[in-house]
Amino acid sequence: MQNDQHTSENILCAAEEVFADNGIAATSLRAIVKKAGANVAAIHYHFGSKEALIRAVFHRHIEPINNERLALLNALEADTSPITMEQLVHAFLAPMFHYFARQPQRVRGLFARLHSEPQWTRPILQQHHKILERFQQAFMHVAPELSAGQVRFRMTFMMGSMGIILSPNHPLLNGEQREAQTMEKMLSEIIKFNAAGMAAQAK
Amino acid sequence: MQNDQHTSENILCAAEEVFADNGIAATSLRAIVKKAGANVAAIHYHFGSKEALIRAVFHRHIEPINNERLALLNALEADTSPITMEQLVHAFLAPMFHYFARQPQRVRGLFARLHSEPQWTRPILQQHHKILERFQQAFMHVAPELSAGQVRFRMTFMMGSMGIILSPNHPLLNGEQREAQTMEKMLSEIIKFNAAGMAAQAK
DNA sequence: AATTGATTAAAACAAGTGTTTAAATCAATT
DNA sequence: AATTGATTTAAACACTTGTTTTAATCAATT
Repeated sequence: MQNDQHTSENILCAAEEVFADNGIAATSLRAIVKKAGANVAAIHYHFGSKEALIRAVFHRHIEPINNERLALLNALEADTSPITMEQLVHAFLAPMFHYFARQPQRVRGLFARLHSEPQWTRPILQQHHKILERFQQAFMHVAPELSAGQVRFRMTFMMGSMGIILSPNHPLLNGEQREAQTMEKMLSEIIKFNAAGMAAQAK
Repeated sequence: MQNDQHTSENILCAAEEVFADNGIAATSLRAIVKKAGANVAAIHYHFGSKEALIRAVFHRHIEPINNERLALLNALEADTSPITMEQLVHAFLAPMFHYFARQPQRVRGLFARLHSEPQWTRPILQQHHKILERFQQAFMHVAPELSAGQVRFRMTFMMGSMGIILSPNHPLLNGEQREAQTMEKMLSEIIKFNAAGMAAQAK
């Protein structure tokens, strides 16, 4: 018996990089194994299929992010003082940015694909669905004048705003604009924007 | 000589539908011509390549939308009364929704791909780039305390929030939630959200 | 009715796709 | 040293991809 994990780890990292660069749909297994220095069959040996590989690639990153999200939310709710909208948006968004800060760049680009290629990532998003409902409850508690539908909408807007800035090569923000800003600055900007949006009058 | 336009029109409509349903990257030319009742070679005869077809598909819709955007912006600036943030966000977002309202559903799904598959749409987005700078100036005029970079960021957030709700089958909003809301309701919600976000304190 | 030029059609092209098979290789245990 | 079971490899599988070619078809003009 042999527990190398060595090749499968290489494949996961290579897949992250190629997915981030070229997208999931446009990526062939051969492009992955070439970068990983492995054989095509290794993917099916270690993961079973392309789809299962995609699940594995995202899963190991989503798990810790959502755990930190829940930890922050729990901490907020444990405290006696009333929760502010900025705190809640922070609990939802900051874990992504903090996770990206301590991971290789490709992980950020990988996550840009999460919302931009639903074809492939739908089962992944659906799997981590409970956390959205958990935050929805929290948002409705902070902004009780909003209907459930309104909260849901605004959370979706928020995720859209987050998704679009992750993409390392999105045409809307060119390289200079993006890289001039530190991750921390970007985080504070997006929190300000979305906290204001979430708190907008229900009318 | 013959000016049928008939087949190329069929191809454009079929392409819209299949792009909306399955994404651009995942769509083969054969899937398009099958739905259009045409031959594979017809695409290359009428458009030249898959890439050129994609350009043509988007171009005929983007043009009128951006024209209406500019018309609204010009009207606002022509008026003597100071422009409000809601008015400006409305001028930017409403033309898309109004255009979708008078087009077949597939056009909405098609536009969801515009920001979610930059691989294919980058040249298109870059081509219609001037209008973004035009609106950036307007936003900076309405919110003079914001830096150019901040305005750019917030406009990007806004486009992200818009892009994510266009997708007809995005996992975040399930069918009931989406269809329960009329287009007009959705528009007013997203305008409120983004106007508040754009107007958030610069700190 | 014949000719012209635009349009369509079927077939083939070379290259790339995810997946499977069967043999080779490896490290560790007997 | 031989055996075992996990891992890797090269090759082939059947199928799809965008594009090109060549011949057929069409409507209109001569």
